[in-house]
Amino acid sequence: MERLPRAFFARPTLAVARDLLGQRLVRVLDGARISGRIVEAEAYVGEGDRACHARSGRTVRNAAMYGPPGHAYVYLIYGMHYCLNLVTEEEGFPAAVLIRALQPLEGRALMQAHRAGRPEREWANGPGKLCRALAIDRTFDKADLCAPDARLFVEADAAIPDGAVATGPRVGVTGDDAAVSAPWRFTVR
DNA sequence: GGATCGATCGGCT
DNA sequence: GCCGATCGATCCG
Repeated sequence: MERLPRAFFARPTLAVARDLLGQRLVRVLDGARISGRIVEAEAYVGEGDRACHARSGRTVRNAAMYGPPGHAYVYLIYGMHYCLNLVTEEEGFPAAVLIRALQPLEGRALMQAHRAGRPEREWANGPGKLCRALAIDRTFDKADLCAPDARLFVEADAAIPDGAVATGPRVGVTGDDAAVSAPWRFTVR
């Protein structure tokens, strides 16, 4: 399968988030592939987006979002979970897609081991869970998904027809202004 | 320098 | 359904 090129990420974030559905997120760990189909993603777009980590400008933590597209932005949340984002749009404009859920494909034994005895449907059905399942941590922050030797990247897989895509407000985002409650969450039905 | 709290998860009631 | 874990970036004084 073909790896998604940087040009795929260098587009409007909403389009990237929607088009990531059905694609395959691949983690190479000690030569083995662990992968899953992306089935849920959310867009975070620019300093004007009240829910975006870049809402207060550039900081050490969110620097990756200001970098070139096709890189990872990984951060620690609640002191114990990592969340994986894929940086979009042109360099200098802070935007990214949060990967919220995967359907397990390859490397299932490794995923299961990383998820300690939990049932398969709970291996990667949340942003913190999928990072554990794929062994993604802070060291992947700013990693280039388009580098030839990348250990984390996205491969073109199944295209999801519009009829199978659902949208809604982003999870865990509070506030009543229209921009914050915009339907920037994309899921596969 | 210190208090606050988050794009979450899992265990317990 | 609710709540505690756990920590570092951010913000305020």
